[in-house]
Amino acid sequence: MYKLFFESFNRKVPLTAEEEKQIKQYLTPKKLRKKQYLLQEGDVCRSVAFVEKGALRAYSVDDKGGEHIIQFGLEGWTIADLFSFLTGEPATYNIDAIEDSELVLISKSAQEELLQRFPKYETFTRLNITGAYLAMQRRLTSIISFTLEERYTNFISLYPDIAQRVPQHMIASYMGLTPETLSRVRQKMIRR
Amino acid sequence: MYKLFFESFNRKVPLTAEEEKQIKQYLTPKKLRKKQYLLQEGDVCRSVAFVEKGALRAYSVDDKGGEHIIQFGLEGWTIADLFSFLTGEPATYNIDAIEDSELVLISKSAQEELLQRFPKYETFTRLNITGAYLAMQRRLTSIISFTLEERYTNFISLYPDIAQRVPQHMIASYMGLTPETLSRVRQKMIRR
DNA sequence: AAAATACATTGACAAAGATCAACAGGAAAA
DNA sequence: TTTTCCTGTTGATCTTTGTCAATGTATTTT
Repeated sequence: MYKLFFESFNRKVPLTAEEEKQIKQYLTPKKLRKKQYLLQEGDVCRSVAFVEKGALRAYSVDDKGGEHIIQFGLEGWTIADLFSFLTGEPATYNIDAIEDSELVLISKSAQEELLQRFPKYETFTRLNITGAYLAMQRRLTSIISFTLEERYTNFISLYPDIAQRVPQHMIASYMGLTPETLSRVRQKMIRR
Repeated sequence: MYKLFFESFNRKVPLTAEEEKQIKQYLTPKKLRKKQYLLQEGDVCRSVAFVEKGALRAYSVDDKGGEHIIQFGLEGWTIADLFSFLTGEPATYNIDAIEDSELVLISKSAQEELLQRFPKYETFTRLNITGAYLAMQRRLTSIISFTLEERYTNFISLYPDIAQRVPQHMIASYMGLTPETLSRVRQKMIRR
């Protein structure tokens, strides 16, 4: 239990056995079946989820019912509506499972105590959010600077695992495209 | 000196006079004239800059010479090529001054010592990067979900100060558009 | 096994945005 | 002052992407 979570933690900030044992008490495991919601728009996001196994997506829904994926969460990543989690405002994103998944939940109160009690946890959190920031900046740069084909190639080589496990229309959504357009980009690339 | 920096710091994490005095020793002031570079693509980003006064932009340049603004930095914001700063790899962004500016620089070694010596500095850093992450996520959501007009309106109401002080073609670049397209969006909005 | 659903592809057409070129006003530089 | 450069606008046209509809296939559900 919590295997990947502590692997990831120790890689960033090494823990003693005792620390690990104490931190464990703040964690809650959760399993999610494919298509189940972890969070629905309008609800308050009460915990951050570390993905031990499986795949999730966070997305918003526009007036016309269109879904826009803001983030994927595969093994080793953290997923949440961070703004809602931090402020207590209603969530603007939905989060659901693309595959059967196993999560480690950290509630708001757990997060607060962990930050207070364990300086190493604050470092872990800081490094995580920094990594997430850099990943998102790369994505944004890609969007405003490159052609579709470059962006898609980029995505594939950066996240081959996502490309393989997730349906293409979701990748289109993540890229801000219609499924048809992505399909055509791929055809063009294959014909070479 | 460093007035805004410590205001911002104290708002997030209150400091004693003694702490403030000690932290000051790690900071370096720098003035930049309009159009001067703080960082050029290919160089290593050796410090993070807090903007005390003025306005800067971080941008990448594509093969055809097109500029793509990834971030503005006005008073109270921090600007850097964070990836380059953290890894020591050559920077992929340029940073220059849009107006005459005054900065507070924190070098890599200063950053490391501050993080080690002052838990409050780590908290400050964590809160800063979290804020930057949330701002970027809002921007990304806007890009993949909304129409141009919605995005522009959104931008204006979120950053009225940027909209006023920065030339429109830079805002177009920030939005991933040509100046002509942004001009047309504005005309359409004015005619109502 | 049959039916229903989800997924990817293709075509025809419409809409959005980019490109190229010209022009005008204002600020900065000479 | 005169000149140059920077900025924003507009028009005409081209390219890219979206929309709508149809189709085939795989996957899930019953």
